Amino acid sequence: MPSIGETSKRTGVKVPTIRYYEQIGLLPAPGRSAGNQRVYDAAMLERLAFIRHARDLGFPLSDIQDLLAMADDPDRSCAAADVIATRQLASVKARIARLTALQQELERMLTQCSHGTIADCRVIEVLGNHDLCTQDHTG
Amino acid sequence: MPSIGETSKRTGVKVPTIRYYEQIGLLPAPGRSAGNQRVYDAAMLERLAFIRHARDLGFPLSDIQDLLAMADDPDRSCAAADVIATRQLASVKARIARLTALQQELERMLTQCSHGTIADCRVIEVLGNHDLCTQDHTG
DNA sequence: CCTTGAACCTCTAGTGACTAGAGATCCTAT
DNA sequence: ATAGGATCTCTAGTCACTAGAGGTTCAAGG
Repeated sequence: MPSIGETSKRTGVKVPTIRYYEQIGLLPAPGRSAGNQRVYDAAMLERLAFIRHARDLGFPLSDIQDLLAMADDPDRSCAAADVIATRQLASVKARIARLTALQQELERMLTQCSHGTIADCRVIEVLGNHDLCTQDHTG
Repeated sequence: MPSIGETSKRTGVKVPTIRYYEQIGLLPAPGRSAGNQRVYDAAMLERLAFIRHARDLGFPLSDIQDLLAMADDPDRSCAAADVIATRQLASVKARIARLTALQQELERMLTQCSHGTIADCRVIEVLGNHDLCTQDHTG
């Protein structure tokens, strides 16, 4: 029965983060040793691995809460899980689009800079004057 | 001489955010009217527009602090500004790469889902078992 | 001149998802 | 028996805001 440190190593979730998940109710409170230290079983390790993976995929903890509740209830329709994943996909796509616009603007700023003094610096100038942008990177 | 509300409208920075920037020292304290209300001048509006634009481009406030200090000192070399912008560009590129991997994984999860019950749901299953991923989307 | 209501003021606390630190206790190996 | 690392609880800090309470000021209409 692994300690919190061992559990952390096996799942890749940091020790304080595991305690944090317990505190906010995402993980049930584990058993305790005679000396009051947390002891995790296999089901708990799986649950943590699930959380870790979903976090890696960018799901917010509130969504993970919902997904865990579904995983605990295998007979239900998975439509709700699809909704959450679809929403997450849309959010990821939106962020990519936005970041791509930023990337182009930053590259343009940097290639136009003649590396002289601040007075002639294209980086500073563009930041001060949005009209110099080609991309719409607002919003 | 615009009030904080007018300034907000002109720069697109929300009123509480303007006060917040003043509080953390990013914006100097403006003048006040007879009734103790903030009054902004043209230089202040420019400074706020600069901040707004840099935030849109994803710069953290600490970097913006540095960029503003440079903008105030036009004779200096712009090398430091280049360093900040280059760092920001690298960070944006890294985020795009990561998000693109996530996007592919999410799309794969969703296309494989047969829309039945949770027990057969590919979304839930993939989340519970990282070995089912093709992409390396960790880190 | 008076009133209404929007805009303004300060201050505190909450968000998400942790992270850091203090100070105490426990466990393992020598 | 002791040294050290790991664990415990608790509080506070991070980033960039956002929300709310409770009070004041300003501009317009009557």
